[in-house]
Amino acid sequence: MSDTSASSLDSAPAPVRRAGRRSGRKREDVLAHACLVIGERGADATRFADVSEVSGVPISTLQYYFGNREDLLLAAFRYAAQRDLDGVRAAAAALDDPWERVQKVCAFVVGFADEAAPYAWQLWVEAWRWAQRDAEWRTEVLADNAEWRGLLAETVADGVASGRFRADADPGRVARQALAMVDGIGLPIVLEDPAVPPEMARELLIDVLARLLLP
Amino acid sequence: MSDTSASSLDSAPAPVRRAGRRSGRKREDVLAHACLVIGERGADATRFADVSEVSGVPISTLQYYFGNREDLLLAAFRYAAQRDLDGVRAAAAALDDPWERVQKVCAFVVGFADEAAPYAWQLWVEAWRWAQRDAEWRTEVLADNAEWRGLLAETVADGVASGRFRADADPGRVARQALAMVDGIGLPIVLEDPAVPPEMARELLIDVLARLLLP
Amino acid sequence: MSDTSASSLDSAPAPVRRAGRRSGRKREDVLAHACLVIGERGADATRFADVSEVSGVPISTLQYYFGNREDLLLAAFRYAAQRDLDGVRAAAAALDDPWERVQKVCAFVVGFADEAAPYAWQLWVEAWRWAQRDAEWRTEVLADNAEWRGLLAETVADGVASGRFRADADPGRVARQALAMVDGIGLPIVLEDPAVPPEMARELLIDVLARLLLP
Amino acid sequence: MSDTSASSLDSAPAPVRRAGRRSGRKREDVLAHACLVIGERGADATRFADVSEVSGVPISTLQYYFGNREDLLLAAFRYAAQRDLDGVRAAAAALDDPWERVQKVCAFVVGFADEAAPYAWQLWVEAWRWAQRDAEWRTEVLADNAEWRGLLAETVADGVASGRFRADADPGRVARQALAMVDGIGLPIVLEDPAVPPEMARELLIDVLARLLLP
DNA sequence: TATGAATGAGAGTTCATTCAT
DNA sequence: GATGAATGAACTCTCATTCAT
Repeated sequence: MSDTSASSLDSAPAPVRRAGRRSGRKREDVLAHACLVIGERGADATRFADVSEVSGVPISTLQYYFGNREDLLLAAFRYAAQRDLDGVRAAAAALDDPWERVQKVCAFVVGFADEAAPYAWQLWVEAWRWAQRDAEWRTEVLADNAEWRGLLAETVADGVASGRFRADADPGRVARQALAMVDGIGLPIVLEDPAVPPEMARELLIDVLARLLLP
Repeated sequence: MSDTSASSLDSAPAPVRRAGRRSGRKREDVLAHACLVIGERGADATRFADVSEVSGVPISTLQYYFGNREDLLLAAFRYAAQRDLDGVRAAAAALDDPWERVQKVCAFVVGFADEAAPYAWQLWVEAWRWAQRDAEWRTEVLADNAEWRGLLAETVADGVASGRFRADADPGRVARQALAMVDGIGLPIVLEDPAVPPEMARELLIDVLARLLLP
Repeated sequence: MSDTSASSLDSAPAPVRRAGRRSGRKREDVLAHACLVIGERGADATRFADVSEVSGVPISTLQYYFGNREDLLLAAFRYAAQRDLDGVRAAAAALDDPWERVQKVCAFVVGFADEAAPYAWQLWVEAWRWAQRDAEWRTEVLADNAEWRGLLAETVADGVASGRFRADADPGRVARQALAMVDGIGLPIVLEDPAVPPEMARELLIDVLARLLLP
Repeated sequence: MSDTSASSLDSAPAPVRRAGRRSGRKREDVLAHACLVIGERGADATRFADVSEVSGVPISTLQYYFGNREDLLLAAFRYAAQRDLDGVRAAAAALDDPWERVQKVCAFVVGFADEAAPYAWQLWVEAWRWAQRDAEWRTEVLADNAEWRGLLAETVADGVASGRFRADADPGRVARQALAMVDGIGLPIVLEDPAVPPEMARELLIDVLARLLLP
């Protein structure tokens, strides 16, 4: 309806709910289920009906929680990204040797499919795809990338300081290179390319890291 | 080394309509336009109506040409993949020095956005996404990856033979590592991550290649 | 989806179809049926499902014809308005005496409910309501009012010229006053107010017209 | 003469919750806000959410106060109708001359948009629309019409008795005619028809009243 | 060979309403 | 008395696809 009289009542296009949305204890549970569906079907093909069926929560309740489909998808990605970061941080914190820590971080990624984080790689590919076209996704993905880069850079700096790594290794540079290798080597894994089986992928990745870091 | 196989996974009996039903200039023209739309909107969001509007070809004619939506999308990807390979092969053939050739191949990729191939990276991300869930796409993407790997391996082998590269460089291994770096470094580019601007991406990539190849 | 890259393809928000819409022989038939539903239920309460059921045309076909619900409603009003005008013009053209013609035009309106034009008054009330808030409806209603005013003014001018009406009757003024009386006296009719039965309404209307026009 | 009857048509057994469930200041406040929304958006488009937002009262509290949506709308109309009547009665009571009083009553209506009663005309059009299809609304509207008619008839009778008006003016007839003119001339005003600006509308109205009443 | 007309399936979204607190 | 949480029902709209020409 094209209003002729744009008056005081039309003020805001109703941003109404935002960000935090409704609380709800089930919210987290729903997100975990949503991640499964997204990983399985892809984000574009993820319907309210799918998430509803898998999580057992009625469609209208999902909308009540998340507002709309896009926001549900984004919330699911945020949830998964945080979960993965928490996981890798915990795994890394347990190791003292920087070289082992770097390997752990990267290997964690390579092994994602089989470990705690189901569909982590699939979610990443979805995120890359959406981030190209949606500002909110892009912000989220870039921030997450920065976290991973920071995690790697910190470890590299530790190793340089302790003399475990080459003195000329620039933490920022190496972190960027390592992250690129991680992302790039992840592709054949997620595609299950028989030319690059997971074990080989891991070994090729470590080899590059060694050339970048070890004396 | 570069295997095009893995076709055993294909569920569909592959009706052998390779190369598309119709040939002719119009068909190619439509595919070029379709690539633009896919790059812009994403494959999932690409409707017959979009391609029709951009190409000026009626919807039902598109269907007459390509069958259904998925087949149109796949045809578009095939078209783009072939176009890109042709482009990079031509660019590489003009260079004698293997090191320059390797750099050219990789830099070509990094510079995609600004060069002849519009939306090449966007199409790649789409392809990765679909290849995870669709056997036909997967076959196509793996085959294409194999082509790129072959191209790189060949160049590496040349360089090793001519002594330009380290004698211990294994063409197959290095090709896999280089391709991973290329794909991985492409992500910040396509996402326009301010933390990794194109020039830096290119330099980081070359640096890794140098460590892998140069004596 | 909030696009980050607003590029060439997004050009138009797709006005796609407009005005004339699809042809279709059934279009007119559908509109007649739609008028019945609107008169019965009111425009706001008129759903695609209602018009579909009454007309026997599938919902998606209605949308194919008219684009969306609002445009269907507007098309229905246009159709009815034209039909009513045609009817009253034909009825008036058959009469020579301006006074009889004025009475006929007004009486036609008062008698609407029972005559050829079903729900004409109900449609008018709907139109008034929508015209307050929708620019397109407003334009339509004002134009239609102008037609009625013109019809009355013309007749008044005739009567003044022929000496049948008072010489000091200003066609434009009287037309406006007559139209107001017609609209105002129509309300108790459409509401079936027992305090103003149709016959009384008609007589009260003619009385005012006589005072305005007759010598 | 002014009948409030016609209640025999009421389908519902009328649960006698006249005057609303809750009284108190808050309830009145909500109704005033609801009138604004109805005038702005139209009754059909008035949602609980709108009234809630404008009045600051939670949706479920609105429902607690008024039951369901239709009852809220009707209560709002009742509130507005009473408010308008009170206003015009007060304005008229201050005048002695019947002719001035008649003019005041009618001019009050014509000038509604700018005076104390916001959206009064818009609410009337809404009421007409609903009264056609809902027995409760119809009763309400007819009763209100009767009040206005009574107010006018009374004034006319005064003027006849005092000799200010023509001796042959029948209060009941003239009241009906005047009310019709008022309603009819209100339409171009509420639609802001440039062909009948408010000042002209008022003058045309007074002219007709003069012909009906003045000697 | 090419295309307009027509239609069914499916999805998102809105909104009143019920329920528990 | 008052309010947040949750949910089912209904509706519009998009889109691929089929059919007839």
